[in-house]
Amino acid sequence: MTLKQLEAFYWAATCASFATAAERVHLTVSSLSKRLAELEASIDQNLFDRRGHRAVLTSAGERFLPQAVALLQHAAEVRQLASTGQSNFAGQCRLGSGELASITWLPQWVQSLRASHPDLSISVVVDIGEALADRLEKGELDVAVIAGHARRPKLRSIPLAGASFALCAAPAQAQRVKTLNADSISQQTLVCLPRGSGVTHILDDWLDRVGARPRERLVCNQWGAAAGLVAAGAGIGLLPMGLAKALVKRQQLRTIRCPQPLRSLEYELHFRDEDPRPLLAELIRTGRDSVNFDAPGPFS
Amino acid sequence: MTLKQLEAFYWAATCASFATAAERVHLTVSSLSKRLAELEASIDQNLFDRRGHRAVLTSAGERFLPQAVALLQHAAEVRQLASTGQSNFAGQCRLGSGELASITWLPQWVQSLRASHPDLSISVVVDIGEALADRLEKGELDVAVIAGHARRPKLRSIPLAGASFALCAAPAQAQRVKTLNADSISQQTLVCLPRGSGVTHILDDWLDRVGARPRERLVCNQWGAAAGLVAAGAGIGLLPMGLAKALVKRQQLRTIRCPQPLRSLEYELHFRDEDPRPLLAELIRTGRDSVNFDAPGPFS
DNA sequence: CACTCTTACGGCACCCGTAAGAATC
DNA sequence: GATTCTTACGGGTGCCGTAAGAGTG
Repeated sequence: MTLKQLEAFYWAATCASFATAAERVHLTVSSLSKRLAELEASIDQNLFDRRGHRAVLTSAGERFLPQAVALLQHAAEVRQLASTGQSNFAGQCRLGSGELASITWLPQWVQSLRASHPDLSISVVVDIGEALADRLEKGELDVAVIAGHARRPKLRSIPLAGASFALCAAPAQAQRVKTLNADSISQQTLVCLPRGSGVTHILDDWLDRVGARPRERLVCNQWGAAAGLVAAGAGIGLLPMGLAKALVKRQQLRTIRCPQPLRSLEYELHFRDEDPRPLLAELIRTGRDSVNFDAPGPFS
Repeated sequence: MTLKQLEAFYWAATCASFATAAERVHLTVSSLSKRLAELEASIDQNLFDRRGHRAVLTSAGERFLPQAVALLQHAAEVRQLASTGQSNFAGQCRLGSGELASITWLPQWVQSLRASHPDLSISVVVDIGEALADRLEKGELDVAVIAGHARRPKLRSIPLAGASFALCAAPAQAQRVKTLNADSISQQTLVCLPRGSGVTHILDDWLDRVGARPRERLVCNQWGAAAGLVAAGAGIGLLPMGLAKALVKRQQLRTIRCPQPLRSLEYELHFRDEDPRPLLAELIRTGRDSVNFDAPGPFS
């Protein structure tokens, strides 16, 4: 039994396929397969049931997985405590992120990661929450910044921060709509993100509380474009605070006072349950340090 | 960092020399040296100070050792829990034993070990307690049956059982000495083991309590020979219970009643502190099951 | 037929052992 | 000089990747 075998087993057991797992341990599928077979031989147990189309954990494998994870974690601790210098992580690190994070604080996070871990090759995937969760589950991502708490059994999440939003409009329109209420809203177009997005939930929640229904919704799946639409006078938009402030400063937008405050959108860092790598701990730590959804971002 | 490297480190750190350690991990000194160097490189720390004539643990090494041991133990647990069958131990196992155990229950212990672990190659070293402790400390033995508790920092011990002894004499002499008291003893020769032996302590303790001093001591460093001397009429002897009973049955000896009972000699199983191998647990378990200092042994 | 995993096989790298060297007592 | 550990080097084993095979949906 080897630590490498256990590592291979962990990924093979938790990834969508051996192909994904092989990528994580920098092996071809064939070599991974053999390594797993060697592990099975060494403990004299079938960890995978290969009769079907895809390899699936046997009951022995299910029992073995948490043990393997614990041992790998222990090994990582020992390795980390032993080495004097702050662990310089190497290898690949795949971050997932919603668009909001990607245009506010994510770039700074990536930069700080690159600075403290020069040997770490980082890649970023920006997508909607569900897609990111899928990829996390499959083993294609290490962590992802997603609104809300993890719901899937294989994933966990910890709170990062809340993102706050402001209702804005182009200066010309803002003059006409001084304060927002059910009446004034009913005459307006609302620029917002697609259904299912966390921000849209917040907006709907707010509309319910106020008891308002907008005349029309203009859906746009990108913050930059949405901000552009609002600035172009397409309607009232709910924009991230940082973005809004930046555009207000440039006099491209004006914020609209709300009688009722908007809920903030709570983002969390999602990751694979039982990921034994110390890299995860480092990502959590630095992620918490870097998080700031109200950051001005590259558009300011 | 590899489990093999950690194993090598454990033995190198706790054995008298790399040569002894190399033997334990089935390597040449040169290969062991390289493996240790690789471990040091992987955690980027000098574990050994090689300036002197012999390699000695650095402070980093001292700190690392218990961590390595813990991880090895954890790995052993995982390995054991994973494999279905009762762990069939393989490799070498070196038992140390005092003479008394060696002629009473040790043979049966070895037999039961050989039966349950056919792939285990067992060797036995019979010597006095101090020598066995030396060899344990050096890493040349796995466990040793020694009277009394472990005192050296690198060793530990757990109680096994007490050995009881009987005062005996040849039938002709026994008739003359019906019960033993200070007076009768002063006219007798006592056949006993050398000074420093645990049995001799018990005998001296008993003599003190009775307030007696024998006329003469006949020292013999082997139980078989001592029993022979007593049977030949050399004097009164303090013999192990099993041996005494066997010879009494053959009418070669008679036991002598004692007004004061003799203390029993408490034997313990000694082993290296922090030995992470599951083999040790198995030795302790089976040792406790097999122990019986009053067993008749091969001479009966 | 696309996909997933295993087997066969050639090549390279790693690791072990022998032998010689360096340093200490 | 004896002992202990390290370095140099040849040889064999093990492991990885490519390619082909087996089985499933």
